[in-house]
Amino acid sequence: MTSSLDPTLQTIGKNLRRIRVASGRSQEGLALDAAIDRTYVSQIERGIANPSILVLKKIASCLDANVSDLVVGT
Amino acid sequence: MTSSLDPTLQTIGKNLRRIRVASGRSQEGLALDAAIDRTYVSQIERGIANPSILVLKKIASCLDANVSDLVVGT
DNA sequence: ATGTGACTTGGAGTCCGTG
DNA sequence: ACACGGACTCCAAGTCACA
Repeated sequence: MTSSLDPTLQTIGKNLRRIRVASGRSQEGLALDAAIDRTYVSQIERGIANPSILVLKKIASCLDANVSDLVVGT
Repeated sequence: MTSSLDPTLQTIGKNLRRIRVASGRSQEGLALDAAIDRTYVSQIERGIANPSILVLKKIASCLDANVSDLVVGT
């Protein structure tokens, strides 16, 4: 509930983008590996989506990171 | 997808229960504070629910913990 | 005070496109 | 390669009765 513009989601989005770019990967490539939609990765990075832990876990795994790395600062 | 009996969800459930019991609180009391249903807390602790980060964040806040504490071991 | 199955519904997540 | 939107599908979210 109250999904849009939530500071927690914003922070996670920034964390994801930072880690993804640092690994030199595109949203599309990551989405393909994680078996999720490319537009959904975009939504998460922009902080307008409220993903489940399973989705977050899949993304973290494909980035050789863990979920804790994605939620730092929340 | 593949929600039931997922090892990630099981671990999070165990983490939650450990932290909650350590703070001497009941599922009901926690659910009341976090403004979520008592049975939903039960489902998360049993690892059969796949909660969103916003739900996880609310629970962590009420336990004076952060989301990272709930996802350790995943 | 907690586990559990069944239920409804809003939103998570997908798929098509565009600039 | 990414932001953004519309129109979907399907599961997370939230509730209930009962054990």
